[in-house]
Amino acid sequence: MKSLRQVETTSLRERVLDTLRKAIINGELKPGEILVETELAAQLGVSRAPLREAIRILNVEGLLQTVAYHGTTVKKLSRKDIEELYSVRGMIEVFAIRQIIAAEDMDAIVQDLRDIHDTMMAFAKQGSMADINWVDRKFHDALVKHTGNGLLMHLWESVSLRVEQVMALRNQKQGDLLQIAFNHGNIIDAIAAKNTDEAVRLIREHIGTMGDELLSDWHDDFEDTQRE
Amino acid sequence: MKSLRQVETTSLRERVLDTLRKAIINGELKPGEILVETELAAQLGVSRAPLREAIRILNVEGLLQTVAYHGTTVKKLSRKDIEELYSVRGMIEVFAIRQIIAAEDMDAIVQDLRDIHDTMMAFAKQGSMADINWVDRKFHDALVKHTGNGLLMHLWESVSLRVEQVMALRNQKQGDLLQIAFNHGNIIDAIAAKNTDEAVRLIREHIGTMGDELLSDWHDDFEDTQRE
DNA sequence: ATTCTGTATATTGTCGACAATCTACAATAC
DNA sequence: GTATTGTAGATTGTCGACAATATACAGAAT
Repeated sequence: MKSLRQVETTSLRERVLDTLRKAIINGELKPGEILVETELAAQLGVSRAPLREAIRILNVEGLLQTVAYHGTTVKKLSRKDIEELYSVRGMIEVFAIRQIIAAEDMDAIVQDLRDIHDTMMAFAKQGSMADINWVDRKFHDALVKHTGNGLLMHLWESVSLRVEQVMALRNQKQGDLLQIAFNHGNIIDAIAAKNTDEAVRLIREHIGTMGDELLSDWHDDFEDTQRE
Repeated sequence: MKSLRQVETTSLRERVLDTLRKAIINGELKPGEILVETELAAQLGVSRAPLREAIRILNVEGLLQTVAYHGTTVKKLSRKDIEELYSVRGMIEVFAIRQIIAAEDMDAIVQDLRDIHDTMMAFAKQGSMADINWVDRKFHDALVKHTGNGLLMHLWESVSLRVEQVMALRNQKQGDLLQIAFNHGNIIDAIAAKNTDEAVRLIREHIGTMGDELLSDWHDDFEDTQRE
């Protein structure tokens, strides 16, 4: 039998979920923005039931914030949130690198990372920011994936989602296009040499730099002012 | 005005969520068990809407697994899942200890940990397993809380939930009641002495031991056999 | 004027009914 | 007998309507 592509049968909940998640990560839905269920459901062309289920999921993922009978808003991002985000991100990636260096099939992993890095260098020379960001994400995803730890990957998804959101919200000043790529190269080399300390130092520096840069030009529009 | 306790007004969703979560963690709902929405809703005395929202949340938390039009089951736990769990747990706690040692108010934190430890020693002498487990959890919670990192705490909740579940499912052989408590004492001492390497070594050993012990008498009833 | 009370409106929370889909098994064709 | 097709029952997915609650503002009491 000829194999045809399966017809699309994902539930409305899943489709709504994807739509909203993407919108939040894009920055299309901005932090603090209020989501009214009836409006949103009408706009998406679905009833409130699947929409609400999607909202509950985004709540756990930390992208939305709901207060009973008060409403749902896109979660605001304070400077502290960003610091925490990059701190946790560092923790996960350092852990991943340690695992990779200890792995038996390290060589194969390094090769995969190099392939990604090559792609990135190609994009870097062209200078397309969107593509660079995409490959950058692929690189960091790969680090985590190669641990083979499903639970870690699950946590990483939730974290990298927010990283992407933050990246989309900042003023995209693209000064150091190539710098990121070069960093990756050095990190791979340190891994290949099984130089744990150096690899950890480099990844910490790499992530720390990005976090600091992000914080430096963070304007307060997105801050979470509701503190008691 | 006299301050009275607020009347309970949590949503059905939240109450159902708590009920189910506790049942899963207790081991009352066993891995692999099938949850039928209509039955469960009737049993809990609510409609399917809030129940389904609770299920979606437990799905993201990794305690339930739902396949469209097929049903929801309590997530099974393979040996690999447990290994991953304890691996991630170690990552988080090592990170927390590093942060605590670097913290400015380290002394206050150490004092808090010592208080918890004292409580534990008291229980240990009486020999009540349930209480020991409770304080043990408090200790590890405290380690994470004292980082002051909200995102980390969020991830920790999801992880410690599963730890609790695994603990409840195993054959509760209570050989080394006091050993756990003594371990905590040593860890606190290493933190107080700002001896990072030693503290990290001890916590890794502590967690690793518990994980290994768990795996040693893990019977396959709870394994996830659905692999393709 | 100020404070309290009540009402109107908007929004979220919950419900029961219906639609879509899956599984199992019976019926049919060869 | 085997393979395909059709049907029945069970279960999840979705919908529209109603209930519960919060906010804002008008009106009354002091």
